[in-house]
Amino acid sequence: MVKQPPSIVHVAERAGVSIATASRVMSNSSYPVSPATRQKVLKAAGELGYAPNSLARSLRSQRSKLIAALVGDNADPYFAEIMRGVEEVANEHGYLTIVCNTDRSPIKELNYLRALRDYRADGIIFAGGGLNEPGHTQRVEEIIKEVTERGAGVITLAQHTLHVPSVQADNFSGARDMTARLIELGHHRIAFVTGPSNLTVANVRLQGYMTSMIEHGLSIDPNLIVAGNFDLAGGERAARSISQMTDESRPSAVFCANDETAFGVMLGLQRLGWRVPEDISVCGFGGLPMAQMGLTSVEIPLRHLGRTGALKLFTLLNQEEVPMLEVLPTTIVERGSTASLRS
Amino acid sequence: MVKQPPSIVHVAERAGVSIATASRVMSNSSYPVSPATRQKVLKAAGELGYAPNSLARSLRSQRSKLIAALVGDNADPYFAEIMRGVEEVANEHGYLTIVCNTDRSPIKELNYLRALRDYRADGIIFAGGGLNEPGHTQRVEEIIKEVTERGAGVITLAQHTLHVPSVQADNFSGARDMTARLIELGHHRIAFVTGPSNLTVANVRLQGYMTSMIEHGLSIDPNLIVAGNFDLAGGERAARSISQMTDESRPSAVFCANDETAFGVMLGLQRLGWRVPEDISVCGFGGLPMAQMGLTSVEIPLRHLGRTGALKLFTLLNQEEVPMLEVLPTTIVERGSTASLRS
DNA sequence: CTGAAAGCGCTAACAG
DNA sequence: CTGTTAGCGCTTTCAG
Repeated sequence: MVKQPPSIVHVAERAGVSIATASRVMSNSSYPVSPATRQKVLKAAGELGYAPNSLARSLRSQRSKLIAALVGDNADPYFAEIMRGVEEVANEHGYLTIVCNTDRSPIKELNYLRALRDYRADGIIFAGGGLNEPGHTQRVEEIIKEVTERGAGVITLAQHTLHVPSVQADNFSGARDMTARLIELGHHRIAFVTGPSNLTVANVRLQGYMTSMIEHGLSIDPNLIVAGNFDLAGGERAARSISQMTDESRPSAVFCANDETAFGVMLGLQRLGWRVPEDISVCGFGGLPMAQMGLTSVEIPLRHLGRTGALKLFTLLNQEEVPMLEVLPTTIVERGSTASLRS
Repeated sequence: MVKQPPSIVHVAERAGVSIATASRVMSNSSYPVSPATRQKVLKAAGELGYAPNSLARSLRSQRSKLIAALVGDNADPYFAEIMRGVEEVANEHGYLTIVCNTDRSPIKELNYLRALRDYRADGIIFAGGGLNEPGHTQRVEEIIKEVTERGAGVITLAQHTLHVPSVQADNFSGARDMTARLIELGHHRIAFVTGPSNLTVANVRLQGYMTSMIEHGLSIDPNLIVAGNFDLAGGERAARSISQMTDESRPSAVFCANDETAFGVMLGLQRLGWRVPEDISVCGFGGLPMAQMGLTSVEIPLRHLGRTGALKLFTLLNQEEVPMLEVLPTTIVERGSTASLRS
């Protein structure tokens, strides 16, 4: 019933050469093989439909040619875009990429990490920030230690408690610049809709906002710091609470910790009868493709972030030195959702 | 520099037993091992921080404990939700899931398929429909043949040209029922915004719509079949073209081939000054989580679809018989975006 | 109940 | 240039 696929032994036999020779041509070894024999082997392999068993190859060579990325949420276009960049580079290097969806659950993250360790993944990319849970970080670090000791590479693409090389978007400056731009447009009462409080990126963006406010001599009104959750629903809730403010206390602009929240705010606001940007300006952070539909946002070069990270990983695997931190600049892109304030 | 992790040999030595015995306890073999020795081995393994090398294990046992799902677009919440279901079941069975993002490109799909074949994936799930490209289907079938011959399982979660077991949502009935419901609400001029013409699901939904129209004695107006693309932008374009119709020709309801399109239509329509559902009803297909924000839609039990598919795959791997086709019912969920027509 | 040994498919010394 | 052979780490007969 189960027909075994041909192994290199069969190829060697059919070509009338030794398995060593067959292996040398199939693995593109730099070892010299005469053009004639090479052809014989290639022919035999072709006829047999031979494909090297990656498992055996990896076991022998101690390199699985497998890298993995841990993402908080597969469905989040933010991660999806990063992954595009990672996969591009991985493919160029002949690597297979595994995307591991942790759902931001420490247990899942650990399970994946262990599986990756056991499958001897050559590289691990933490695409999101770290999960702050008591004891969790330590367990993660333990596994990281194991895998790096045996030669694997590990990097992060966000603020992380792990002591591994990292490439990150400049979230702080991005948020500061965007805030400054809103102020330049005449806005003084600017609300900030936060992300999950345990996410470092979200907090850094908040810091950027607050810093800019202070820099411009504006006070930080706690009522204008509204809770969001990096998702549509959170944005909608924020919209509701903003619309219920008194005319004097209501902000003229809402800066959201990420684009999805901004869309939630826009949808909510519009549903409640407000017009964007005529009545109120809204902007986000992240540069999701969807933002092109008219959302002013701080763009993170997501694809590039993924590429840069993967590149860093491969230099690491090459035993070369890499800087511990690399920061990618963000860009403010103004689309229809913000306007200058004319009172 | 590179410190090798402990192998089963080390465990055996430290426990003072043979590798065979060590293996038997580490692999939870049904083979009898005295409780005393078992403890010794477990203790040694614990102290060493031993973890079995999955590569070696897979090579030896001819089972990689790896399954993979090919999805058209990682970022699409549709696939993301299906994957949740798949992963749940896979984890329960101790399997690792690889999500392969084909970007709907035949070349990428083939590359992944080959990689999966070479890594000896035990199962492959085609989460989306087939890519109709000349020659492509045949190449895919060739690989499918290779992997099934060596004992792997393959299934699809959508209409597909492949002759493998499949579990699918009842797209036809869903579309037919939704259309019937719109008619019941008093709508007669109902537009349908299509999906990509080469996607079978999209066409099946269109068929359902047309069937229902005919069943209710309504004519099918080609002008009311508007081109969409399963994405926001396509929906927006459709909204524009619908809003430009004359008052008599304009539909009172728009049924979109998927939820994203419906959101695009809503956004576009609202931006052009129309109110949903007061001026025009809009509904979608797919049951994305985001639809809960107020979109009437035909819900597909996505998570359940993933679970059912994975379950089917594992029964297949167990050498048990499985039905070739399983159809999951869809449900109409009415939210705020549709209303009965009062003229 | 325990151990010795073969071998999964491949690569890389080492010898010719 | 080609071939022989020893493992990578594990499971699984086959003997005790």
